[in-house]
Amino acid sequence: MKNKQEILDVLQSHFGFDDFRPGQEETINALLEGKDTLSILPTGAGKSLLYQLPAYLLSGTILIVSPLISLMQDQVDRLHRQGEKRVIMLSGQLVGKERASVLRNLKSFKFVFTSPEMLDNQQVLTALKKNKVALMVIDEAHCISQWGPDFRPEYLLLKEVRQQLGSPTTLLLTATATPRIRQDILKKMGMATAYQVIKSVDRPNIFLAGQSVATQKEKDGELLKLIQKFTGPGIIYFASRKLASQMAEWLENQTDLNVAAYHAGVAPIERFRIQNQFMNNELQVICATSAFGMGIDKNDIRYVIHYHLPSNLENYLQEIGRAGRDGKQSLAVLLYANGDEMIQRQLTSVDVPPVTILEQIKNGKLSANILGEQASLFEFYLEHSFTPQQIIAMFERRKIQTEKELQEMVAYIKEDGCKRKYLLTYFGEQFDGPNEFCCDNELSNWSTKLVLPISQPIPENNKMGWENRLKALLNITEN
DNA sequence: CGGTGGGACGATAGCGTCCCACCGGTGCTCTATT
Repeated sequence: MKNKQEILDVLQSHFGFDDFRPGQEETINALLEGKDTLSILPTGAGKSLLYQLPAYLLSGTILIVSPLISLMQDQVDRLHRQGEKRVIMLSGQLVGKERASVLRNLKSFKFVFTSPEMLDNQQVLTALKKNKVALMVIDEAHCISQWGPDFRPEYLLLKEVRQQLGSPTTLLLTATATPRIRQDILKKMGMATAYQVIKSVDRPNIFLAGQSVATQKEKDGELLKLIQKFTGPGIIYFASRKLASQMAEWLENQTDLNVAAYHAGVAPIERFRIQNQFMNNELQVICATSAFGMGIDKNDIRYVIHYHLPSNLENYLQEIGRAGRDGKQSLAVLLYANGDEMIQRQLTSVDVPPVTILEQIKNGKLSANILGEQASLFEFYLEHSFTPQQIIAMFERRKIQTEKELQEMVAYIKEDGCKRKYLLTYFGEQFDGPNEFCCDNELSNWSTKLVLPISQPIPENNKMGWENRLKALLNITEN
């Protein structure tokens, strides 16, 4: 048990802060008492401190599970800049002798960053087991619930991994989670009794607006008007790569702004360049798919416009939450044409095979290939001792849930009352009542009345350091 | 699924209507082949 002064000393000596931000102290105290903790703090609340500070008060390794290599790289760089050298990223980039050497000498690292996929590797797990894991951290923990079942199944193995590591004190971190998602995360981690630190997901400086249009052409016109008035920096989200690219080109031609597209089909080196130019205010607008966002630490994004609706309100809140981290007036606009939800329905649909087919695949009587695109996913679950019945049940439940979430997303657009109230109610919160710059229900004709601050050019010496990130990127592209 | 955009077609000189193909995201890691 650490006393308060000891904790404040570390805060001052390692991080240079005198006070905690909301939710930080409570989380850190819980962890130091050995309580498994779920912390839901809004973006910009200083989540990395939650595990970095206890690191200096606990003996043993801090194991951080992160969904993206770029996120890990950011954290590694940040720790290096803080003067902490005992940091390693265990990813696919680390191979051969180098990997073997790191795994042999894991003890010499205080912070070990890794992906869920890596933890499914027996060598890695064995090496970790030989060390004391003082704290296990799952960053972006909503991925357990959202990416696990249908996209990155290794997320569902983390429960087992944790047990194999001797059930170390565990911290689950995210910015957005409804009560239902919280329950789901805790269940999938086997941590039903975890201590919970939950702060409001509300971001009062983000004005919430919706705009219904009859046709795509009309939507394009509205979009153009918006970005001409609110010059950015801003993000426009699309549900398709192709449209993101096309609209980026169109907007670039129609305006004086610098616009680029960002999605998984863009070459890694280009993605990297675009992100840096956006960070440095050399690009004002990014036309993106959901690939853009996690780990974007830019505080003066003035608006987030959705050309298409996302698959649910959690994703919506995540995406609009990238606006206005500096606390200044910002804007979220959702454009909607009848039938837009069809795209999402198609994107999220999974064909669930009959139990008998799965049983035959399990017994080796049938090749998983007959399941088409989803083959490897079902194969994964079968190979990891999920029974066909469990798998079917999981996917059926998921299907119903996905459709329900989409309906709630559509209901948000069609909501006649206060949008913020609807959103916060969805996240299980009370709402005290709107202010003037709350949402389009409280401020009619908002697009003429709303004024957003003008972003200043980034001074040359403040531009983001990117050398390490480029190095990491070249490692990826070299193989 | 259902909207959209392009092309064909028809009846008639500048356009309406119908049909049909097309669309559609998120990332990790390992492995085999050039």
